[in-house]
Amino acid sequence: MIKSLGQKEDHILQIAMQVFLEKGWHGTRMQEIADRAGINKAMLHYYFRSKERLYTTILEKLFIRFMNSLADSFKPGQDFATTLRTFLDRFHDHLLQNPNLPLFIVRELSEGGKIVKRVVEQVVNQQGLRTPQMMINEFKHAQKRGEIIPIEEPVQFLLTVIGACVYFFLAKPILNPVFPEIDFDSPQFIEQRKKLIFEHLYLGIKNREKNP
Amino acid sequence: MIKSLGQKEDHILQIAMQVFLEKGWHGTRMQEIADRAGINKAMLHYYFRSKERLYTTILEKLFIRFMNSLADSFKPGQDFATTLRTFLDRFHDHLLQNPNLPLFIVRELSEGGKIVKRVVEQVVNQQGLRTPQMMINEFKHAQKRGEIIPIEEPVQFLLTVIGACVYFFLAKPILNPVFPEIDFDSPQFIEQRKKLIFEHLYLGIKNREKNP
DNA sequence: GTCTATATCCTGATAGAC
DNA sequence: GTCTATCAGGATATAGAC
Repeated sequence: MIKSLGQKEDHILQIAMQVFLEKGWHGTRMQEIADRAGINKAMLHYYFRSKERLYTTILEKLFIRFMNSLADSFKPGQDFATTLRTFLDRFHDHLLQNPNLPLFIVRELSEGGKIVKRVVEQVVNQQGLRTPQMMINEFKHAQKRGEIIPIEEPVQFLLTVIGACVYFFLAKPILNPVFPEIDFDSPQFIEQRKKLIFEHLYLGIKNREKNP
Repeated sequence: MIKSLGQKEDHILQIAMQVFLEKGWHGTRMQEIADRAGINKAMLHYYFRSKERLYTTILEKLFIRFMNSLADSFKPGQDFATTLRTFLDRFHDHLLQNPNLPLFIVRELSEGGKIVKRVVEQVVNQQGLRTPQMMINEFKHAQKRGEIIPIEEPVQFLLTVIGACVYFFLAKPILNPVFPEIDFDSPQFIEQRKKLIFEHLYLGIKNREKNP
């Protein structure tokens, strides 16, 4: 499925990616992609048969790119604290550069997610979708080394970490009316977020000195 | 805005809510609502002027209902551990009974979220949207009492908690291909999830005995 | 490969008779 | 209040000339 594309196809794909990320599936008009790419609708259909094919191609690219950018977090011989910090760092930085990616993926899911499911299954089958499994493995090793306490189900922890990262980007549009005193777009907030997710999840919030 | 509705209006509203939750704004057809409600499109427009009015009404109902179901978690004189546990419990139970709610809201956001934003702002202005603020207050009190350690920014913790809760329901459709060995639909998994979110966030995962 | 013009379909909304 | 028939607009996709 991953074939090298001509220059022009690639250019269109970049444009289309931007539009889809901004407007989503339904919000995106083939006309707008054509306009922004400096061609017309007919050409768009000439290169990519249909809107769905175009969308699927883009989804696949975005997903794999994201997974790869996370995969760097895992380095052998690294303690789990560092791995977790790096993971949080990468995750937030990637989403900062692709702010609409979470909404984009989730919307797909909400519409039945047929395309996303197909892409995920395909990616899983192709490259084994190593990223989540790598995280789980790191987790088990850290447990054996005694760095962290035993956990019933590592997947639960992973879900919590990812949720903590993703939710902020999903909810950002409605956070301002709820907490008007906070500037959610400031780099400081994001840096604080990386730090505090780590601290809360790794160290907990309980005061162990006063309440043993 | 919240007025008592006739029997028929209410029935239509129930049906429309189901359809919107399933299909989202763009996916929903007025025709389908009419069909399922046993009336025709003209009547639908007769009762509710437009698709947008119908949608807004429903969104408002869903949002307020959810907030109220969470508000019960906060009881004066309760320690923060109990408050957090209750909150996690209520949150998961509500989403179990309304599995499409997270995807529904997020999809709205992903499509520009103009209506969601308006509804949130309206609800905030009307009843002050106490729920998030109550959580923040509980947090500050627990800090003063010494139950938990000082936190730079309580909102960050709240975002992490909510993210940990919501993400699971959002991602469920793609979790199976990634972790085929786990049954994400079992009640046990949800109960485990409530418990472990609490433990990880409240107590942390670091082994303090071996790594002081 | 490129473009114009158009086919085809679908949807929200309404007019108007009963 | 209820229904049928229809309008008006917008979207994807393609036919066909160059």
